[in-house]
Amino acid sequence: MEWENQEMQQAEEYLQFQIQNGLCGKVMTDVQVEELRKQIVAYAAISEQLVELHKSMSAHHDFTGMRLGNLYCDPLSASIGHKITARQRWTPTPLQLQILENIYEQGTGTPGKQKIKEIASELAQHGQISETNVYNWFQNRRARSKRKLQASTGSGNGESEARSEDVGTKDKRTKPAGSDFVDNIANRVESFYFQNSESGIDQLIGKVESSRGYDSYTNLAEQYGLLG
Amino acid sequence: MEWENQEMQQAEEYLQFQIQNGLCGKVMTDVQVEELRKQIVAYAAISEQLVELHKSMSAHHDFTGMRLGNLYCDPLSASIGHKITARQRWTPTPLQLQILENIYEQGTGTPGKQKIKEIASELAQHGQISETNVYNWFQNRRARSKRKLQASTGSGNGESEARSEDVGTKDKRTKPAGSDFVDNIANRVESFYFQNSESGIDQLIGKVESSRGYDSYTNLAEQYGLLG
DNA sequence: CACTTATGAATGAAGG
DNA sequence: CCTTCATTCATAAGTG
Repeated sequence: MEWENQEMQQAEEYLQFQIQNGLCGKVMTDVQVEELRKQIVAYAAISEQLVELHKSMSAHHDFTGMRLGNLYCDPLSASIGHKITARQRWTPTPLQLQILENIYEQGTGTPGKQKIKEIASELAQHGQISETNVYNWFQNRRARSKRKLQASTGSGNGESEARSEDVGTKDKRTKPAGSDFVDNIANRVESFYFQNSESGIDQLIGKVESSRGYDSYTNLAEQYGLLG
Repeated sequence: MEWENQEMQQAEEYLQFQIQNGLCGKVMTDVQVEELRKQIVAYAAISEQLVELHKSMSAHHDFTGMRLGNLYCDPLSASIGHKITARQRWTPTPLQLQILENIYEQGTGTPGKQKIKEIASELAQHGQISETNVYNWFQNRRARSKRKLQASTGSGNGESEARSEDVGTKDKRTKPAGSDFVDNIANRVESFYFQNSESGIDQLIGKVESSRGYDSYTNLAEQYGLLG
C-alpha cells in the first residue's frame, strides 16, 4: 500500500488528537510508555527478589502459605494489621517440669490421650500449658532418653555415632556453593513468568486470572488509560 | 479540531497499516496488549508475595539481608545433578507442597488409590516422589489437621496456646473472604514501588535502573516491539 | 561473639 | 484412621 505525504501527516495529526484526548485506547504516549516501562522493570526486579526469597525460604521445607520460616501470620488478624509474630515456644515451669518428670518416671508406657488431658489440666494450675505441649514433651523425653542410652552403651565403636541432633556442627546446610543458582535467578524470572510452561512455579502466578488480579490490571489500565 | 469522516477513515487505515507492519512503535495490537496485561498482572501477583515475605522477614530486627545468607538453597531443586545432602526421608519441594495443599483443600475425602497415582505422577514433574509419599502425606495432613481442631475446640483456655501440627485448614490460599489484606496489597505494590516514598522497601527496587533491570525491560520491549 | 547444648516443635514414616 | 517413632528444625541458654 502506498501513502502520500499529506495523508500520512494528516493521519499523524489525527492520531495525536486521539491520543491526547484519550480516545484511542491502544495507543500510549511516550510518557505513558516510559512509565509503563519503569513499572514493568520494577516488577521484574521485585519479582526476582521474590524468587530469591522464595527459594531460600523454601529450603526450609515449611513454606506453607501462612507459615514463613519461623514466623507465623495470624490468619485472623491478617487484615490491615498484618500481625506477623515470632513463634513463641512453650517452656515448662520448674514445677511443671518436676511433675512431668515424676509422671515419666512412674509411667510404664505412653501417656495416652486421656492421660494427656489429665496431666495437662493438672499442669495448667502451675502455668500456661496445652495438651499438645504435654504430648510433645513426652514424645521428646522418650526419644531422647532412648538415644542417650544408645549412645552411652555403644560408645566403644564409632559406628552409630552418626547420630544427628548433637553433631549438627558441620551442618551440610552451609550453602552448597550455588553461585550459578543466584546467577540463574534473573533468567528464571523471565523464563518462568513469560512462558506458558507448565513449570510448577506457575502456582505463584496462578492468580493471574483471579478477580483481584484483574483488579490490579484494571487499576493499572485505568491509570494509563489503556482501556479507553 | 474537526475531522471529517473520510479523513478519519484514512487515518485509521494508515494506523492499521503502521501497526501491522510494526512501524509504529508506540502502538500495540490487541494481542500484545492482552499479553502485556497478563504479564503485568502476573508481576503484580508475584510482587504481592514479595511484600508479604518482606514484611514478615522485616519483623526480624536483625534482618538486613544476612538472613538470606543463613539460608541455604534447596539441594533438591538447586542444581539437577548435585545432591549435596543425602536425605533419607522424602521431603516435598515447595511446589509439591503447594499442589498438595491445593488438592487437600479441594478434596472432599480420601484421595483413593487411583487418585494417588495421578497426584504422584503430577508431582513427579516437580521432584522425586512416590505414591507412598503422597499417601502418607494425606494421611498425616488429615490426622494432624483433625487433632489440631480438636485441641482448639476442646480446651477453652485457648489464648497463647503454642499451636502445632497444622495451621488451620480454612486459612491460606482459598481465603474466600476477609481479603482486605490481599486487596490492599495490590494498592501497596503500586504505592510502594511507584512513588518516591522513603519506605525502606525502596531498597528492594534499587535495581530498577541497574543494568540487569534494564535488560529485563529491554527483553520485554523487544518481545513486544515497544522499542520499534 | 562464636560455638555448643538443650529442647519445643514439625513431619515423614511405620504399626495396628 | 489412629498412635507412635525417628529425624530434623530452629532457637534459647550456657560456655569459652
